[in-house]
Amino acid sequence: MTATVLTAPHLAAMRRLQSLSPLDGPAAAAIERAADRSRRVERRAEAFREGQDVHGAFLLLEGWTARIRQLPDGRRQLVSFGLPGDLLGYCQFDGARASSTMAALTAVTICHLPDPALSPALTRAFAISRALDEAYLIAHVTRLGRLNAHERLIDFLLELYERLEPCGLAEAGRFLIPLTQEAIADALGLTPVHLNRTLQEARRNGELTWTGREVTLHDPNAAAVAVGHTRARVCAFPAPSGA
Amino acid sequence: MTATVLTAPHLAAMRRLQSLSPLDGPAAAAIERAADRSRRVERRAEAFREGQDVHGAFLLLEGWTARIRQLPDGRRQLVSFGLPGDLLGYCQFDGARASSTMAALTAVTICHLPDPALSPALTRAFAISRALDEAYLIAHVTRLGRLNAHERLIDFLLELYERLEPCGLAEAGRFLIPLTQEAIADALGLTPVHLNRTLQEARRNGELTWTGREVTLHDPNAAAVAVGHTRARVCAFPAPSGA
DNA sequence: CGACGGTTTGACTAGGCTCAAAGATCGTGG
DNA sequence: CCACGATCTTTGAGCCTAGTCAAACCGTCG
Repeated sequence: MTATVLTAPHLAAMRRLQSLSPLDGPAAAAIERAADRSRRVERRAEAFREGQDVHGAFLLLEGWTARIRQLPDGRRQLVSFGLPGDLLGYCQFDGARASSTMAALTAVTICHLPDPALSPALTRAFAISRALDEAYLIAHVTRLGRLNAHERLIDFLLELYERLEPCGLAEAGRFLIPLTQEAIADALGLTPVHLNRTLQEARRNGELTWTGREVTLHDPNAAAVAVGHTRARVCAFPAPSGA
Repeated sequence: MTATVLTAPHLAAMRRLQSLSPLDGPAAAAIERAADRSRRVERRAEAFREGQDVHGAFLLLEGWTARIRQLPDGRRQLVSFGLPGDLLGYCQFDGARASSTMAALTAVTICHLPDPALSPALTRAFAISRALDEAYLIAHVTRLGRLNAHERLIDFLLELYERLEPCGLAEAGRFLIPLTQEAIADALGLTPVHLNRTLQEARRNGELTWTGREVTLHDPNAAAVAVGHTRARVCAFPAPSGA
């Protein structure tokens, strides 16, 4: 991996969309154009709040976001994650309101979503992206409903890995994870303490390495079998890489 | 309640769609026409299976369906429910594959989904319906991740109540629930045994009555406050009834 | 150095799970 | 109309996973 290459901030997003549906000239140009007028959002900022009107849709170019549900008594649930190339706030009707708060987990770069009508390839890529969002939600429901702490952790890391791969942000089971253990616990419906113990056990078992912000799953395929993880798949053709 | 009135099987669905976006003439006509060629699916049948191609979208006219995720070792998760007026398998791109199995929980009547292009009102109603589906998934994630057994149960029943109300299938906290305790347990990520105990406690507390297939939430508003439940809301205008 | 955000540890508790069996309920057919 | 089987609900006893509370540790940034 050539780590020091200067990459345009929208490259990962571009690669991800490309992997959903091959982008034709107009599609690629539209994204380039949109990315030129990108906006920076700092860590912990909220893009929009639950119940607020949604003002236009965005494309996430860099960084991680999360949908967060907060209960009256302070309990928190991270409902879903936005990774580079994901669509944020993409609603197809007027007067839409956010059903959860969207927060930046890291510093984030976003741009306005190009009009899908500009290219059939874009229309298709966006539709597939939405379907994937739903598939990830479904996977998360199953994770929280029926997996134990260890299974939740591994299944979750596998999902992140599989989502970062098409962006070029993960390779050989290794990727950067900018999440605190507390955030992961809030995503997995566990307490930070218990998540920490679960993590340590996974390390002791040799399933993964976790140094600073970098995770390595030593054998993603074996791990997937072990916890019954299946890769999200919403489309018959273009086969996801590695399928 | 006039219990013996003969109602057309698609009336509940019609009412629900109407509540999402006022239907104009062409929209209502299109639904009537589609409903004329309805199809019956018996209990326990599967409309489509995880990983299969999705062949067209359907409108659920009568009965309940569920998306079911089954783990290799037999654990089951009911991911979401389809109630009258809900859209099933509505994907907006070719080659879509189901990300979970859709099963009929009761005998079910469905019809093909009219082409949304027939009317802007239809387009809008379908888009809102999709957004609601997502909101229900988000609510379910939060339920499973951060609520305890009692809260899960009440929060879940409140959601069903609020969804059945616009169909005219619920009133004054009362509705028919065609689910076994096992199914509810599989939805709420609990064991049937524990769900049963939780239910009994709720009855003893006077929170609800459960006779045969009929549930009554004695005070939905109070219950909502008690468990921190908030009604799903994806659109600024037409205000949902009771808001 | 001290403060801060994050991770790790320990000791104890409790909510929910397991296994197993007994009771209800309901549809069906004799 | 009752008997039967299947399905669903209820109960009991013991266990275990994950939660709670509290404190120590660690790195890093000012």
